[in-house]
Amino acid sequence: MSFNGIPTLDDVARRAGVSTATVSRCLNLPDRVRPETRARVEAAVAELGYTPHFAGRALASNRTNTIGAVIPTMENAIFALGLQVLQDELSASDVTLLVATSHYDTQREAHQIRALLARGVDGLILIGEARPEDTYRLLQERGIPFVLVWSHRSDCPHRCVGFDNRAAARRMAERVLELGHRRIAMIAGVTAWNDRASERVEGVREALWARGLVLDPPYLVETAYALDASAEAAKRLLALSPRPTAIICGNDVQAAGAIRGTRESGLAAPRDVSVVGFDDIELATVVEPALTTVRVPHRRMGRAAAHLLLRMVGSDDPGESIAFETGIVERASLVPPPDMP
Amino acid sequence: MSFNGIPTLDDVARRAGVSTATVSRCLNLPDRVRPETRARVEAAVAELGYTPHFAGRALASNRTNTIGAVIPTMENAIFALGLQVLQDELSASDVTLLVATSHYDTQREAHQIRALLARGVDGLILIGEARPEDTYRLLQERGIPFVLVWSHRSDCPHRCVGFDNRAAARRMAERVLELGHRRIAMIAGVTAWNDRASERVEGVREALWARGLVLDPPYLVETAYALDASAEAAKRLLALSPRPTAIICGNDVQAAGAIRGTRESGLAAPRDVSVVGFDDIELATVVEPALTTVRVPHRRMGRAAAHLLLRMVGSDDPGESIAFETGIVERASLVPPPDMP
DNA sequence: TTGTACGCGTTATCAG
DNA sequence: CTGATAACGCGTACAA
Repeated sequence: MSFNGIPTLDDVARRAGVSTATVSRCLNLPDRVRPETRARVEAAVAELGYTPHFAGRALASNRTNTIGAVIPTMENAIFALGLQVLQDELSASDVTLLVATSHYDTQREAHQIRALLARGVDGLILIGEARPEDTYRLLQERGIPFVLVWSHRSDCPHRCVGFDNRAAARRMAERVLELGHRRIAMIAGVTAWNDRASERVEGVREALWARGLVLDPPYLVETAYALDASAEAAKRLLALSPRPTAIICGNDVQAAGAIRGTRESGLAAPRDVSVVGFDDIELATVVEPALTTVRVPHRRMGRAAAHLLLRMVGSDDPGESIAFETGIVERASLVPPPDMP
Repeated sequence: MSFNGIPTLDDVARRAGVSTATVSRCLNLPDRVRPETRARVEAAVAELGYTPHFAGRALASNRTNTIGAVIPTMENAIFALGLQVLQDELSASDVTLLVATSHYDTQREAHQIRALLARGVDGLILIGEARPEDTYRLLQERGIPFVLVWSHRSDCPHRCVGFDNRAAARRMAERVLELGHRRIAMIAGVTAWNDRASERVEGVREALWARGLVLDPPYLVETAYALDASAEAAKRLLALSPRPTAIICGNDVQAAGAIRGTRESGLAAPRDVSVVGFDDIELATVVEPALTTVRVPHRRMGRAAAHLLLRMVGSDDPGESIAFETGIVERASLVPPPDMP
């Protein structure tokens, strides 16, 4: 027994009366060892309470059974949830998820990726597509497989598992137009280096444009994905003249903020102004009025991403991108515009 | 350059014309090396884009600069947020947070702890105090420091950073009684192996008892910390006769569920029934009516836990527990009981 | 101040 | 099917 009390391969080998090589085989290629000896080894393992030493194993095998993920922040429920799904899926294959956060900053994202690589992750999950070419180059050089989640363009050069943010936003805007809204504002996420945010803006812009309308400041405002920031933005929007009859938001958190903002403006949603969101997180069902929003199959996306990446690691399978469909879930926050005075 | 293109200590040493030992020292004990040579080494490091190999370092130093955390689930915003706080705090000290989830199951928690230990975490953060003695024994044997968050009892034998859940719940119940409520129900979390949940029940029980009231089934119900489950529970509670005039919930998610349940029962909160929560997450401010709830200093708790654990790892400093105070934040969901018919 | 050399726990190659 | 034994990348006594 090694001096610090934690048993090593060697201890097990000695105890079972075999070589360390055999013990190692028992753990990794059980079929390549005679059942008899295997039993002896397994007994020794159990008696000693032996657990393989991660660093030793990683060093020798150049594999960690770990995949890394860099997400913007766990404070957004949609990502926290996504992590949980990923983790559950991966742990079923006995691989560990190592999480880092970028706070929506590509610099920090690059840094975190480097950190994860240094820790020897076998693969990487990243959010969205927009990041400096350097980052992609780094990944390519190291030859480590990665998959992009939450975005999907048919001509994306990387493996991605997501949906068409632009189309989804366009359809939502079309629905808003369909109900008769013409003075439409948008509270968007920060679009710099965030293709989900910018694509959603473009989608709305396209839908309006098709009706001869434009989406521009001051009716288009970018804020952090935070309740308060969005509430403030909504108040500014509602103070505009003419006042918008509908506010399309970059996600559900912003939509919840917008609803609070309208209340704080002395108005009521959806009577005075309709509000729509994006993502369909639980929050959307809990605010008053409940949010009409874009439903994203985030659980299926997470599972698919995990499986794809698992397939790619430790094989030269390049994998293939997967596109998901989104839908609109109609609740109470979107209604036809009020009659004009 | 090692064959796979990723540079090693050796490559840097060769490039700088020094030994690997010197390079290693430059990285770990920069003062123990002459500025001149250090400059050469640092240059070589930069040119090669060298990053220390995690497993190699861990194996040699028997340290990983990693601390592990096992939480129930990231789906509960309060834990996701706590993780973010922990991570931010730890990464400032250049240590990585490795997260595992137990899904509120002590078996799985023990398993995850073992996994984290196998990965060589330098310390551990665990939620709450209730777990099998075996688990504590394992930790003790391995001599790895750990701190318990979210619970604090003055006679807890372990290092903990939290608050008195029972007292907090008692005060909330007292407040409810103060307003005149007498028919009080509770939707609690699952209390098995969850001291936060059970202490909160006990706190409410004590407050009622002091007024000659009892808290028992069917007026006391346990559910998962989930919206739907809690909504269903609320409906059952509101179908009881006599109907409770207040429902005290185990956390804010349950309270939000209870509010939905009362709405689905054709009743309105707080007019027909008051509802109070626990935790004060953002959700509490967003539901209608906004929740009167127990404010928990979770950010400060997270920071304090990180610092305490950091202090404990790699030293024989036993650390000291920290108790935080909670408060009640009054919003709209708690009012005096309706006049009796 | 710097270099040499060994060990950390495991896997993998190659004989037997 | 099993056993020696050489890596794996780094830290650190110890020596110079």
